[in-house]
Amino acid sequence: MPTSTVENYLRRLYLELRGRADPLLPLGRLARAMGVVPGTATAMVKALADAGLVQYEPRGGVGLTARGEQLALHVVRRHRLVELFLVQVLGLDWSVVDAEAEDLEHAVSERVLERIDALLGRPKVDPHGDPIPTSRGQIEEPRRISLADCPPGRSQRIAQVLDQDAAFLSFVQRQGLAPGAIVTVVRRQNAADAVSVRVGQQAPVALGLSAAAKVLVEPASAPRHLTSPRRHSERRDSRSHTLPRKRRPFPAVS
Amino acid sequence: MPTSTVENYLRRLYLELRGRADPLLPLGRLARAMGVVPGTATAMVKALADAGLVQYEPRGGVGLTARGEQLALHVVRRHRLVELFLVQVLGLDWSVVDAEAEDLEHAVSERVLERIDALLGRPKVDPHGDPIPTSRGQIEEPRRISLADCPPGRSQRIAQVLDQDAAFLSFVQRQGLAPGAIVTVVRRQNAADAVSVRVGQQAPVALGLSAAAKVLVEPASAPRHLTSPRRHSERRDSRSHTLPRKRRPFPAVS
DNA sequence: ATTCTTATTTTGATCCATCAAAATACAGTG
DNA sequence: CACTGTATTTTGATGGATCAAAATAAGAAT
Ligand SMILES: [Mn+2]
Ligand SMILES: [Mn+2]
Ligand SMILES: [Mn+2]
Ligand SMILES: [Mn+2]
Repeated sequence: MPTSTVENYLRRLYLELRGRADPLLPLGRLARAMGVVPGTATAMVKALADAGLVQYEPRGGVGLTARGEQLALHVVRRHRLVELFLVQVLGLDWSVVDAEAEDLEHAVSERVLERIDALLGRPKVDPHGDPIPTSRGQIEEPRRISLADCPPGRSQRIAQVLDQDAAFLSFVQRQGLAPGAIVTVVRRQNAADAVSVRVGQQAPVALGLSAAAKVLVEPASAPRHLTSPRRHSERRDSRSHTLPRKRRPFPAVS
Repeated sequence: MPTSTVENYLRRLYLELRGRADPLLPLGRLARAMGVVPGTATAMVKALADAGLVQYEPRGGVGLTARGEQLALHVVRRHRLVELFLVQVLGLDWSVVDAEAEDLEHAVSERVLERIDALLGRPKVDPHGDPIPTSRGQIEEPRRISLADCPPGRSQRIAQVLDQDAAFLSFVQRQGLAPGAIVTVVRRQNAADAVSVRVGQQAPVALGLSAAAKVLVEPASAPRHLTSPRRHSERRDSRSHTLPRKRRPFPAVS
């Protein structure tokens, strides 16, 4: 019974609150993230506060209550399972699935979600390496370091990409930096605000620090199955911008 | 940019207009079909008329314009492709997919729809045997006779079931009368307002005329591929209420 | 032709989500 | 401390979708 607007605000709030110290988000931030004028966010947040979903500190900011966070996590679960489904079953590119899931996340029922989850084999992470909350609303966000502050020389596996922007994701994929890829930071050039990353045998790629900060890694020795989807794990030939599918669910002509 | 309410009204209108002589539907009928009070339907229909999607005869009824019908057919296409997808890929029961598709039909993009269509092999009919409009909004509704006015003795194939009610569909399926099944009308008992239908070796099933009228058939000699989905074509063992899937898209644990 | 009955339309409200623009609080800065 | 710039909240309005209840049109019945 929560409207899809409510679901959107809660999910966004959850996302914006991740990765900042303060548990209160300034309303201006929320408004910009939601693409509405500030007054709209204020009105909405008041309504959410009345519904017991957020805690609202006028002039201070907004945070999630326990109930609000639960709801948010269920929406996040739907969003991420749908994303993975779109990539893995329908073969969409990972750069577009966030946008597609924005609507679908409000339309998939519990029943359909359960089937999707089963079909995908109860996955733990979405195509971007983001963890998928359980059906009871639990999530563990592993805290990882990014390519921006990762020690040079050691072999790392890309685990997670924090930006859903299509252009950025396409770029990341073209450079072979999708989750599962094994890379090594060659060196940091603080003066240039950049890092050099080597992936496979190619010449190193230069990444600005702000871009590098959005690509999270883990030691290449860490267990793989818990973290990144298999699909991303091997390097591709590949200037195709569609991720390769191992097998189609069934032949195109059946 | 049509809102999902507009899409719902147009699809419903299309559905209600099928199978009646008059091309104008009384607003009361539309209101009841939409589950709103009559005044709401009047207001909405006026808005649709202003948008050039329907033709409104005050006190006479409402019909679709060419543009309105085009839009309706695209919604119907989404609805039916989604239904088939839910049955065939996610393994949902055909008795629930209409309700599920009610929301999803507004959330699937052109892109996703195209993938679904391809994955299903450009199907011609949905799980209920209803024809799926093409992506350019064309549909051919074969006019068929029902079990209610079907000559006794001849072998018939079930092609289409006109009622989306879950209880009715479950019943139909339990009796082995799903699309694809081969049946014979044993006799009509006009006094009892009923027909007896034999399916396979079992004892004949009695169907009231109003129920029988909702089950459309075609001569068992007619080409099968154009009409009914393969899945329904063979009899099942089967007290499972989930339709069997030939193969899962991929193993549950992959 | 008058009256009754029923379908339809009108009218007046409400709820949700949004915007534009005016008002206000706050955090510095001079 | 008064001043100014920015973030936030208020206020007033709008569009979409709905309902309840009153008004009205048409058809059927007397
Ligand atoms: Mn959304
Ligand atoms: Mn994601
Ligand atoms: Mn719908
Ligand atoms: Mn159907």
